[in-house]
Amino acid sequence: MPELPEVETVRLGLLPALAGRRLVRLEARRPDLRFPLPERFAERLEGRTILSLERRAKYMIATFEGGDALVLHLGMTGRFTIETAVQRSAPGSYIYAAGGDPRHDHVVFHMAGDDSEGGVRVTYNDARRFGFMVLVAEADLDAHPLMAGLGPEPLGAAFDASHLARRAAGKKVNLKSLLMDQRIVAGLGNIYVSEALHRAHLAPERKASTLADKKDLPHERAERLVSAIRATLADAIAAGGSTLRDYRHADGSQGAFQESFFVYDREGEACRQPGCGGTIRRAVHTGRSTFYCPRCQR
DNA sequence: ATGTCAACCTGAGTGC
DNA sequence: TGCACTCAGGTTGACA
Repeated sequence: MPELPEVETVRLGLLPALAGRRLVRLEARRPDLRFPLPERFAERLEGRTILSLERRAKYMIATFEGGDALVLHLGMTGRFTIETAVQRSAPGSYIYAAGGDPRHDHVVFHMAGDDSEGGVRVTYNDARRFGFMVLVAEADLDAHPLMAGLGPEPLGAAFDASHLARRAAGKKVNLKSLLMDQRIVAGLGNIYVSEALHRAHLAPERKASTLADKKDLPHERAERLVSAIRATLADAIAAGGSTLRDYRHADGSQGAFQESFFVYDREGEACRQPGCGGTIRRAVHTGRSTFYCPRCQR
């Protein structure tokens, strides 16, 4: 499900419920998600305060007092919902439906509240269980296999046309595959790769090597692509991400960026590029759908 | 090194 | 209603 904009939206929603609060009780209702949950999961974290909740690529990282980092990945269907004590005592004020089928509520974080009675319950629900949680010593985080190979943040300063051209030079893969590779740039997925390529007017089948000139210097196409990726992600974050099928924010609300898709899931519809007049097509690369306009993407 | 495919798991949608 | 089939926002590991 979630690509960078959705993870960022979820993170912002969870921030007030988790950061600065003490984890009173941790309920793991099954032993595993995609991977086994951490050993002695509850025992190790209960009673400790979460100092911060950050994002790297599509991961959220909760840092606990004392130096442990809980790395969270939402997989395809992972989502969090938040309930406060007030909402619990006033049935109907909380939209539980947003959390999905309660059979898939796998992990519950019971957070201390601002008053003696208060408290916040943060529930992780994941029907397909492609998500996971890994506990790492904070000092080892950057070297952890999940983090070590990641490319730069697409919205950060390290991601620019020179970087992209250098990593693309000589590569035979197409642009779709290049951008899906988290080692090149971290956080894009199937939706935003299609959208960014369209915004850059670059065809998904174009060879990655054409982003670089000889001497591996960035071609103008690389500049265009970097700008398009940044703009697409920034717009998506501003819109609260995309809501497809059942993805929701932590507060149960929906994102709006799907209204702004230029190509994703629009096969057969008209290209929205002003003056283009093309028709959106769907192709399959490595088992995943790619949407593009054969007219204005070259 | 590159590229394809299957696997992980469940639910939603479609067509008969 | 039921059944069979396809597809889904991600990642990894096995192959050719």
